[in-house]
Amino acid sequence: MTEHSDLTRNQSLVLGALEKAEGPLSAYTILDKLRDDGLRAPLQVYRALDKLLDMGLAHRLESLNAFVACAHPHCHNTGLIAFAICETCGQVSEFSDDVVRQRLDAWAKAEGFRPTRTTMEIRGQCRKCAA
Amino acid sequence: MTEHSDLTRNQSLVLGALEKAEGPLSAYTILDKLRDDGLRAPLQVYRALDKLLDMGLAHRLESLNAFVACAHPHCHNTGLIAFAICETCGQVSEFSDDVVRQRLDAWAKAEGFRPTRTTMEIRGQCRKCAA
DNA sequence: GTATCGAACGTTACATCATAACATATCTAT
DNA sequence: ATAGATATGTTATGATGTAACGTTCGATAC
Ligand SMILES: [Zn+2]
Ligand SMILES: [Zn+2]
Ligand SMILES: [Zn+2]
Ligand SMILES: [Zn+2]
Repeated sequence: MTEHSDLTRNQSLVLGALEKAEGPLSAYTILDKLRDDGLRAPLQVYRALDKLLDMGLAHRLESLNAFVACAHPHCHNTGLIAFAICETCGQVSEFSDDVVRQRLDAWAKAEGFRPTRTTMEIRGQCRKCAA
Repeated sequence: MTEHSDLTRNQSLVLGALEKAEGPLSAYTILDKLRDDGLRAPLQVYRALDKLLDMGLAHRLESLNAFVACAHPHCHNTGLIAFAICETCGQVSEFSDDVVRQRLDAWAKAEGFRPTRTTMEIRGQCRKCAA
């Protein structure tokens, strides 16, 4: 468990819930887990998530409408991040590949496209679940 | 405009709406465009979309909760597809890169991960809008 | 200290996206 | 004709996300 000293109470609660979880959580699932801590409305969760995403402490999985704590919260890997999502057990692996980043950068440059953020999600089965 | 001879009426209508559109459309926007053709309920659109996605004639943009007609409906590029989405004008470019596909395959093989489908979406500004 | 400003918070109501469940219709092959 | 599979139509509901409002809190300036 990481420190989060500079986080607000709600941000801390939300990040804590994500870190404690086995896999990705929807905003409403997070809310349910934090009712006992005083959270009552979706916006409280969404606002905290927005900040956590900005800070790189959490990520949004677009193909699941769900969120995970960053697996590498200390090394702020600013480059492109990829996620492998097991559809059986829900486990998420976060990784990055420099060659992939370079290829996408090259495509963007050739097209004159200015990327702001990129999402990359591989759905499938992890080693355990494929066995 | 492509032929779609083997499509059902609803599938044909939905694909037509996507092809006519400048950019990605949400399911409900498609529904609104097809009210005059007799469509009344979201499920009619979602069911048609499911088939079109299966056939590779349309794609879902996860980061937008929206859909586009395939830009290459004839060459069924079975490999990984990437999308560049302009956040200013909404234009979507569909492309693929063999090196990227190979790198992801290599990662998956090394991890023992069995991919079923991959989404890759670059958000940013197209050349025109960046000028 | 207290005035001021901006960020975070709390709450209600609402908007948007997607599916469950069930009844009909249509198409295809025997 | 009949049986099975696929597509359709309809209602209701679930799941996800935001607008708009006012309040509270914490830092800086005077
Ligand atoms: Zn991360
Ligand atoms: Zn698994
Ligand atoms: Zn395509
Ligand atoms: Zn543009």
